[in-house]
Amino acid sequence: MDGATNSRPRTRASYQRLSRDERRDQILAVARRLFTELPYAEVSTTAIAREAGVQRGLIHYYFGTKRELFLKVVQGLTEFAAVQAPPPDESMTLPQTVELCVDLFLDTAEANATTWFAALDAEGFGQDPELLRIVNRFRDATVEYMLTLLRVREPTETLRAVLRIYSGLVEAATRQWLQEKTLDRAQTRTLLARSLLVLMTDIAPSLEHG
Amino acid sequence: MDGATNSRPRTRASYQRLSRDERRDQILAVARRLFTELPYAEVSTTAIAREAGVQRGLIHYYFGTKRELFLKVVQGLTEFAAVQAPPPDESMTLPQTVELCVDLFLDTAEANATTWFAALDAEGFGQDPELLRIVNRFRDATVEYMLTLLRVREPTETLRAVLRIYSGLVEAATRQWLQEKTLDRAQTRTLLARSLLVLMTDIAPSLEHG
DNA sequence: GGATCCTTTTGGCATGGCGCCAACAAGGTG
DNA sequence: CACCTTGTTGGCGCCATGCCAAAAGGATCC
Repeated sequence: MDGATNSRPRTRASYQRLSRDERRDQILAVARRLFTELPYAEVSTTAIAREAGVQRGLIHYYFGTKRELFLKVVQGLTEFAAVQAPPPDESMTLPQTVELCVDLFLDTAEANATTWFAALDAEGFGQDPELLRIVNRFRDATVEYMLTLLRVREPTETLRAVLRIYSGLVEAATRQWLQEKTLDRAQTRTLLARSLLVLMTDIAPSLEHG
Repeated sequence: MDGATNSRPRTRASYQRLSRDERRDQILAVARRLFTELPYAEVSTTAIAREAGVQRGLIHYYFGTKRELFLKVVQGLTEFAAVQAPPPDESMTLPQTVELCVDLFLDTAEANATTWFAALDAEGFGQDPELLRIVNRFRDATVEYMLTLLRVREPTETLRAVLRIYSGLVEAATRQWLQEKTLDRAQTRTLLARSLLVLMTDIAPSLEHG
């Protein structure tokens, strides 16, 4: 391989050494920004390294491969975008709880619009099983959270399925509101609240049979 | 490499010459199969060429770039998966029409499950504007088709938005039915039919104001 | 204050994919 | 049978990624 391996000076490298966590977080932050701005393929590890003021090999040292780094980013996004849990209130009526629930969705979506859609968009990224697992875990967590908030005693698998479907409705509605701007927040709120109410009180029970 | 570059006969290339359309369609067929089986990044032009029994450069000759080939594939998928239009029937009641509409969705989805999800999954592929345009055109066509089938005289923009959202519900429901298998066809049908009915007769009108 | 050691960080090699293009050959046309 | 069109090949150059051995921070110990 390279003839004069031993004679090469290999000097002049002035850099600052950081703790494992610091460097990790720093790279992760840069990667998060780039991955939410551009499609996966257009974000090169070279670009991430450059913006982090670091050599490309370091990314491999911390995250292994580019895909693994991407997965870490997506995981972070889903955790970040997860709805913050307020205490369940026993005195509220179902319609009230539903509206509260919807408001939480809308608040979260509005506050983290970019992040929110970046995480959702990541899903279609192919038939990547690992990525699918992450996004599904996020969906399931949301469903479980809805179940506690709505104080459902013993949720059936059917009800869970209905709520997962509903989360697809939430996603689509949020898109129309924040991205296409064909609905305003009040309209989106009404649509989502009434839909959820109908789904839970009316449609879901009618699906329960044999 | 063979040392005598210039003396190289450059012969022995026995191939069959096809017409433009034939070759195009052949490559497209292979690409469609591979792109629906694997994520974009894992399908190399080399693989496509190999399976098509053709040299890699030919792909560029016909389609320009890999991305353009992919877009052609997705476009083909959306056209193929488009719901076939039956004649609108003036004598049907709204609930009947709604059920017919839902059945059409389910038939299409069931018949082309792989294709269907491959097309939908392609969406998230990043913030690719071109790809977004193709998928949106598909969605809009579906919405327009629903409008004629449901015999809506003068659709408002709000109603269109609601139907676009509904198509998100269809997508999510189809996933639960065909991929996760947490619902059967009858349940999915009921859910989608009743949801569409409520959305159109009840919820959408209530969103129309100032 | 200097030697030692552990871990971070670098820099470069190798591989493979993609875009491109000039040369080549199939197969029809005069 | 030469000729011409154009489908087709084969290879060059570039860039991105994975990987790894060597080098440099910087804490610790004497």
